[in-house]
Amino acid sequence: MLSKSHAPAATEQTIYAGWEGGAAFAADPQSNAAPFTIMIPPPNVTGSLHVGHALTFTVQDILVRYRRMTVRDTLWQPGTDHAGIATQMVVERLLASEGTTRQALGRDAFLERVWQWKASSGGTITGQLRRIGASLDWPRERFTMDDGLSEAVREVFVTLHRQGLIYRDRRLVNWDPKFQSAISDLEVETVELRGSIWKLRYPLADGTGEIVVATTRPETMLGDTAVAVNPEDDRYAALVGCYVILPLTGRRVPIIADAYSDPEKGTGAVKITPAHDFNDFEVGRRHGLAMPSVLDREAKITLAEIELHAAPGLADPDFTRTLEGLDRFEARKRIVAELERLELLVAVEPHTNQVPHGDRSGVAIEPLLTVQWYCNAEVLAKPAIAAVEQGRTKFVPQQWENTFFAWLRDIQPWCISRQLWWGHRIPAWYGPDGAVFVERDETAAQAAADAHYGAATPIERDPDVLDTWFSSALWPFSTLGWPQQTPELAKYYPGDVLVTGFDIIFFWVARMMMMGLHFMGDVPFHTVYIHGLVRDERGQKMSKSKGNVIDPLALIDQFGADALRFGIARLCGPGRDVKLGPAVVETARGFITKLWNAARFAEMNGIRADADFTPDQATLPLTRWLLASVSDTVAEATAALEAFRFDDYANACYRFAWNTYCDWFLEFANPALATEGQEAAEVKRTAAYVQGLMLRLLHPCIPYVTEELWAEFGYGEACSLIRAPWPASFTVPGAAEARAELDWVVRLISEVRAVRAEMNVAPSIKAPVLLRDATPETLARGERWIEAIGRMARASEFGRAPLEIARGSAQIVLDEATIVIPLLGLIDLDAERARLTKDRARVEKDIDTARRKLDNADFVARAKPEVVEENRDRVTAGEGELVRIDAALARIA
RNA sequence: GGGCACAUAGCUCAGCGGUAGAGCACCACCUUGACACGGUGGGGGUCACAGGUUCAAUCCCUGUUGUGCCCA
Repeated sequence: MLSKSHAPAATEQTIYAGWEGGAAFAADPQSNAAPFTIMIPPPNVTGSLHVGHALTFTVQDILVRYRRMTVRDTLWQPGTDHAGIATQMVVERLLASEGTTRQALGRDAFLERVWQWKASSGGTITGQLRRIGASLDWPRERFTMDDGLSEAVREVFVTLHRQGLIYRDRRLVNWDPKFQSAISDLEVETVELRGSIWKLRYPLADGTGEIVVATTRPETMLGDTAVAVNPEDDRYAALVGCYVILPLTGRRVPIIADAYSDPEKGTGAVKITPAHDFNDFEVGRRHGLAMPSVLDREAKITLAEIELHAAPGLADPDFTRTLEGLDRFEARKRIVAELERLELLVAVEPHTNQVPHGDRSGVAIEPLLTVQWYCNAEVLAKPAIAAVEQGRTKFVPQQWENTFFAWLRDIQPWCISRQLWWGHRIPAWYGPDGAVFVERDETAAQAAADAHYGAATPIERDPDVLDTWFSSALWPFSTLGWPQQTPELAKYYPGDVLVTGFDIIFFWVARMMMMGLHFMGDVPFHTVYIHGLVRDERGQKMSKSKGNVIDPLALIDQFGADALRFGIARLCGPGRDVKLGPAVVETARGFITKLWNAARFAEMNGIRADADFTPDQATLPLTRWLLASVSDTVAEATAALEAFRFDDYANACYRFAWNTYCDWFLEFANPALATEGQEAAEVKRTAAYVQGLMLRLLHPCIPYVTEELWAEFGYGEACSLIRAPWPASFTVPGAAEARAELDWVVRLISEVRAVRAEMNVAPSIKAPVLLRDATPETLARGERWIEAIGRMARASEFGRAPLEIARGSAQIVLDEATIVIPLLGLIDLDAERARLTKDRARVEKDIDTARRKLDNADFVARAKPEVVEENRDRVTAGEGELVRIDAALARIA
């Protein structure tokens, strides 16, 4: 027997263990079934489950469970990402708490320590994924630093290098002074900061005057190599080609004309520091300027690359030397003070700066001139763009392809080296003269070096590692065994759907497309489903600092995993953010409870699975109506899933289960359930059949409770629903007649209830429900449902109304008939008159609207015939109703 | 500055050419034999604004305003 209340906490983990233990999630490369593949976006190994994960994995699990039920050979590939910076940070923090550093430990010992950490605390998220019910094929779990995946990384690096698509270059990178590593453009966030703009005098070299430049970063003036003015700017035209003396270094630099200088901004003259600003770098390239760096890897001042000269009226070289090794912000303060003292500071104005910050370190990023490894993304991007243009990969919703195109069409060289220890070490070795040998392993590199030098020569490996996204880009095929040609690779590549948020279209989707096309010759997936972000109930982005973060595990503890999943699914419409709070999950739990209670009711009435029942056996209007309705729901739910409309899917199931099955069917069936006999048997068998369909339909979304009920009712073995076949819609004999009949009964009962409620008639009082002007068919119909009308419409009797109706009756027009409810003394005649008058007005308005259309010749001539017909019907029906209402009014006049 | 969304009931959102819907919240009534995590009924909307297309516009087009996000 089902317990009085549903207790998810008690059963969910057992059921999950049953599935996992029974290999229910396993893909089978040997099977003949068509594959369905979803690659998990690998969560960071440092991560723990947050609501964003709950959304994305609920969606993926719904798709995977649905496809599994459609008898596809389903692979949901699990795994985690080594997350270079994040993981290194975690372990470094650990070391700091022990009073040591990675430098003190040394590279090998540090890496050993990271692996230890991974073994003990890494991947807690994989356990949490089990709690939300994610049906991943766990034995296939991969980690981006696994041997096989590392081999794939080396293979790709070496191949792209040989193809000239990976190369070294010296150019500006986004340098994170905290991590002391290059980071990607995408890992840089622009933060608006209130700062200042300083206007500084730069004296002309010939002593004839000065030019005032505006800058937000005075400390970089040590590395200035020009002053730029706009070529169109008349104010400065005469000065172009002249030289200025830099106030801090005494160096002579030219005034150049370059359109980059905006006459509207600042003074219209801008200092150019090519080694410390991306725009200045371009200006420097155009004009062949020197590019000295004046900040080191910790963003401290270095004077190593510049010369200092004394000049009258300018800073003493001894002052400038005191700046050596100072932090950039401290140096700024001192420089501004010195310039003020020298009266070279014209003005300081408040200014809002756009300052780039590292998204993980949170510190201001410094553009820095370094040698890094780059990948020629432009070449790789072209086939990726073409694949989406040709529809070989589709975005859902489609508008996201704009985001994809926008980035790929304007793609910059991808800096793939990182100055970290944790990650895939770059397979490049250097000879004593700096010659590079890129090989799959050290032996090959040594051999290449020896051949190059003609003698055994010591080589040293590049200390850097690759950007984590480099290995993630290979995920769709490296997880399947590539570069080995495995059966998995042959069967599950390309994948079907990639599910992710829009925020990583650039980071990851685009890169998987590039690498997949380049190395596999095909797109990595046919569909990219982009879901929204999870926000709090008020639509605020969740963040630790705001304190509005919701813990999905706490919601699962409180309401159950099914409730969380169902709540998410109902809100998961296309292109919409999911505003999630406890109330949403609580409501979802209400639905699961309803389902549970309905099942309990069924169980009490001896309903059990009956494998022999088929819909064509139904003979009663009630069972035929229910079956036709559930068949519609099957079609609706299936179409919604095919279209990634998780909201429509969940709501279609919800409406059927609650509003049709519970509210009406179980109410109608109530007496039959308690009795024996042929009709009762059919009702019970139908209930069992329909309940089984509901469980199958709902299983992808609420897997636990459906699986529990599935076994409880004997639809199958424990934990077998997950592999039960997905239902198809079907035809029901006599469905149209059954629908017409039940529809009428529902309307009759609803109308009687409404008028009784409006007249404040207590439910305890029963009153006759009589029909006037009803056809014999309608009367017969009512006779068939006399029990339900009595019980649900609180009718003491049902039948034909006498010609002279009792004074004090309520009257309701229903189709051709008028329902008469004698309620003498219980209703207020004035109120009843008012109610009928209001009704009359509504009907009159309806007729008027339709008639006005029909009076318009253009409408009749040009509108679709069925619309014209519909309006004619509306007038006819309305006029009939009006006559009946008027008659009703006359009777109580 | 460029781009992409969005603006519908108190809230969250569906609908998207043919008389406005759901869930929650609200109000009234009901502890009736699974379910008060329930039942029944009800109130509530010039579908942001202004033009245009059309026989017909919440829906299509243009513009305006407001909001969010992405890129510079």
